[in-house]
Amino acid sequence: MATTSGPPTRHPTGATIYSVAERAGVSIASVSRVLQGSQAVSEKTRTRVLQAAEELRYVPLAAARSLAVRQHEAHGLVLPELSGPYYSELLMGFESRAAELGQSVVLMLAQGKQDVPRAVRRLATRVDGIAMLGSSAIPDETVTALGGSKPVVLIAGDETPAADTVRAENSSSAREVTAHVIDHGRTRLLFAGDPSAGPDIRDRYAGFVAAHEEAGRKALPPVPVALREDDGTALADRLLSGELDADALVCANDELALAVMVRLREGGLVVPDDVAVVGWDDVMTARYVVPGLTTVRQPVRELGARAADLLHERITGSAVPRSAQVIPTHLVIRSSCGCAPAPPTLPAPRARPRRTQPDSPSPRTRRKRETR
Amino acid sequence: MATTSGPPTRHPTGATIYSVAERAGVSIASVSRVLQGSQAVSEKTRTRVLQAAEELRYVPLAAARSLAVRQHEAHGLVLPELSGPYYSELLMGFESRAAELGQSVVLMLAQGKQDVPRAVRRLATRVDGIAMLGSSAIPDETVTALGGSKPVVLIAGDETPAADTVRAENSSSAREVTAHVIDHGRTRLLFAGDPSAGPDIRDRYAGFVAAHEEAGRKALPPVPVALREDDGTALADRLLSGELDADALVCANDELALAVMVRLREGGLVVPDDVAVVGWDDVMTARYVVPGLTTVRQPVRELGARAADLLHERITGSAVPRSAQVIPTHLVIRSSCGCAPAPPTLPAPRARPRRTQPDSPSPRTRRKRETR
DNA sequence: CTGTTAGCGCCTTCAT
DNA sequence: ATGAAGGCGCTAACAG
Repeated sequence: MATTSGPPTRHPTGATIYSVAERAGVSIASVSRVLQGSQAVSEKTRTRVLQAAEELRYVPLAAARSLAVRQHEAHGLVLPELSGPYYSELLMGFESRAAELGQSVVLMLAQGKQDVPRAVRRLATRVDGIAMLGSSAIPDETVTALGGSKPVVLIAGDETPAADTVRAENSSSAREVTAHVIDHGRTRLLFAGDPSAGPDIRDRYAGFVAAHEEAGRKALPPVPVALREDDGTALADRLLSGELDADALVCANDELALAVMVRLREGGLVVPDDVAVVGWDDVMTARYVVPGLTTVRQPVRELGARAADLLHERITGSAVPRSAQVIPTHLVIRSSCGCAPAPPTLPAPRARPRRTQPDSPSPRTRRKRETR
Repeated sequence: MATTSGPPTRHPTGATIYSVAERAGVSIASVSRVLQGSQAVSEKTRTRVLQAAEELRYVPLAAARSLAVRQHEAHGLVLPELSGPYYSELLMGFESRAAELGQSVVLMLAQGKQDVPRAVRRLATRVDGIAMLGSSAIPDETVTALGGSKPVVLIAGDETPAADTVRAENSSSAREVTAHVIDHGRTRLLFAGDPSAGPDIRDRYAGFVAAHEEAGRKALPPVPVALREDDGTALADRLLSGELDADALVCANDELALAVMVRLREGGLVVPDDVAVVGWDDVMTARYVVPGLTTVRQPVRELGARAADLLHERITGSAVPRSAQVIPTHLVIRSSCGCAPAPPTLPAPRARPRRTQPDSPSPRTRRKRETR
């Protein structure tokens, strides 16, 4: 640990609007006006103020402004954690939109906090409203209590009268992947994921069941596992040992699906021939693994943006009706489902960073064939 | 887009310390005392205050407190964006540590902002100090100006008298991977990455050069490409077309390395036989791809935590000396470097979420053999 | 142990 | 176009 010493650089007790006013030879009102651009000011005082502020390295104190305008101009966001692309994308969408709305974002991660409700209350202290993931392990009562004092939007959470809600479409895409797998002739499908873990997975299982009904069959009960790699490995082991039997697995997310695929292969089974596997999220690895993982892509960025929007509407708009918005998803077909792998086409380089783009207005699932 | 209407739920102009005091029949000072636990209070008034606060759904106004205590009790963090595991891990480490220190974190993503310096100034307005990624596209002058008014810590950035600095070890691990590849008998090594893009990559290339010198050879000049999948695909194409020649590639990150591997395979070359490939970061895909990608893992979480720590020290401690901290890394050897793939050992399920753990004190690179 | 009272820095009428 | 002055909600002496 190298340590280069240097001048202890004082961080001066910042200049205030008063010192700026004084130096510029005007009143604080004028300073405020030019800095906020809230009212016409003569060109002369304008430049003098600007220069004084510059020279003094004036940094306004948001706290003082907030107190005066009675607005924090900040949105709170509560996420469980940040591993995997899901939360990151959500956060990017949220931050981006919030910034466009002139709002700062104060982030809180629930994982690791010993007293989450307390942390949330503390957060509520410095923001105008809070968006949180439904599965952030926040007690319902905390949410309700919060909803009573500040606007709250739940992302992928259960509908509640205390908050607005945004979520991605789940059941119909689940129905679609499941039907797709059934079309491949599979008959013993298993759903991996715990429907009681939240509305997302619950709805996915519902779609799984619906697809079976449409095919005149009966869906097997869900295999309630968590969604991490370990759980996938363990699940595969249960398949390999014969404890579980299936010729197709509909996994509630990609991490799970990928871990299952790898372990099955290690155990001597081949995907998709012996057992087809599909997932959810379309993580980067889904494209790299062989065979490519068929999965459902959610417009997570868009989801985050909508959350920020809704929050803002609720904060500013006086009496918007409670809304539960649903955002459409894509089915991404590769070959782990049983489809023949696309020939190596040496495709053009992948598109650059995907900006959030307006999705088709209908919440219907879209479909897309991809190489590899 | 379903819209369930409901009661327009008023968000009352929150209760204040005055209303609570009144309802509890005490002075505002007492309310403050019990809520802050700053001073002894009789059990009687204590409970009365607590109850009044509860009934009124009292949510203190951080802005008012901040103004009074002259502290935001919040750390700012500026990141370029959030794709890939690097930034997320960093953010998790930062948030976690900041929370332990009782600081909120205000996040700003540079990507997509049209006026980043402005956004940073705005951020500076509501936090006690700012940590930012060296490569966040923040003009040097902005950093210096900021450093003049608030504590700033640069993460993986160039050392500057205006800020503290934290970074992961780079050159010696680069020297080590490079030497490892040379030991495999490779002679035409290429470094993929742009050393001018920042100190991280610059140091990695320096290590690459050092390893060559130690082996009594001369390193080829770097191939200055960016670090995304596209760039990797394009790079592989240059190899396939013969424009570039190499039997080993040291890539500045995994995204690049993985894209290269896939494209090379599509083009008929085999990794590592025809060309060895190593990367940096140890992303999830590195374990899933075949052959497993040999790479350098950085304790990114720890990096974020250190940044939060340093920032806090600088904010509270009166005159800490400027420091440039370096955090050690791991070399993770799989088989893309030419090592024989480990036999499928059906290993025990992977360890659960890795909490930040104390690293060995020495900044020396550690080494580790992994299956697959 | 409790109440009173100055500010904290900025915004915003209200006059001028 | 500009200045004066009150107030935003909370903390922290300072008296009692």
